[in-house]
Amino acid sequence: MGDSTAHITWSDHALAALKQAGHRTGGARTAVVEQLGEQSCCVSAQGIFDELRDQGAMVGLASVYRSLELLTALKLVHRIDIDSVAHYEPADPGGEHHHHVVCDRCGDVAAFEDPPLERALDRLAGRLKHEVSGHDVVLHGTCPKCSR
Amino acid sequence: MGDSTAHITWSDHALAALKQAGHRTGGARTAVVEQLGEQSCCVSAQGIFDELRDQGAMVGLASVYRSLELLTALKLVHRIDIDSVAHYEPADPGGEHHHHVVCDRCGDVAAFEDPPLERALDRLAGRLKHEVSGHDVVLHGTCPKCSR
DNA sequence: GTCAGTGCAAAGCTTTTGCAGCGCG
DNA sequence: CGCGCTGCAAAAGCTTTGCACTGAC
Repeated sequence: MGDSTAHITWSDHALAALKQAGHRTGGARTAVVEQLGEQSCCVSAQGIFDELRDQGAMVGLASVYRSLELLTALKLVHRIDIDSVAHYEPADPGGEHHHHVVCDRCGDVAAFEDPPLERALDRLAGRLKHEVSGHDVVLHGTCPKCSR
Repeated sequence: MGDSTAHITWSDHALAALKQAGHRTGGARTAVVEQLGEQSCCVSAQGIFDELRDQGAMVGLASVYRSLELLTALKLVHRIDIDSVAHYEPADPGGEHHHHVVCDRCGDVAAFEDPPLERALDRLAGRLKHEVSGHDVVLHGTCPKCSR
């Protein structure tokens, strides 16, 4: 909680972008943004809802979904489908991004970055006839803990 | 378009594998396998169900799901989640596989192959601490038809 | 005061499961 | 002639939507 003014947090960036897009400051949406800002990796809508409720913020699940839908449309968060369940995470304004490995045994999700993979994807995008706007990559496997 | 096949079709391969795994030959499952064999690209369970019904094969939707679940477990079909909906396609016994580009405008799905991408993914898999068993790659964008 | 934002409940979709009957082997 | 396969219907998630109300501007 202590770090304030050194650099702009993602939450502040997102709230400012929402205001600039002509949206009002509502309690539920702000709570969702702040909760997202504290996530290191992807969370499901239900996950955000649970954490907010644990913190005493009584936010409706529908509002969580509506906030995430809006944030995704504004490209402030990135939506990732993991096993047919939508997960969300703050989108880095710098364009940097990572992907995920899912443990098929315990369901744990880990993140990784891989410049060579990004390069291959970028080159591929140029080769296709589609205008590519983004990509989802999810690896499946067994995490070190479950391998034993 | 003539399927002048000197080699075994995927359907035959799959049916043989099912038999060898100790499964009986039921009408519904056979219909699903044959329908899958005629698909060039991925289809949803509902899609298979609809096509079967159009052909007059009265197969229960539950049987379609059960067949696909079994085929996936036997690694005879590959399951891909596209926008939180499961899609299925015959798995090439040769290990060759492709990925998909989804048009966000019209929903159309196209397939592509990209050896450099596979190479990057393979190298990455070796670098991770997880035992990687597979990967899902879905590109999003706008197809040539919708770009105009 | 107006209207975007919100909470609740109900509906919608995809997918899974329970159960009784049929038919393959 | 037993047990696996099937169809139907009901249930179980996840997500969206309708509606009335609240609160930001």
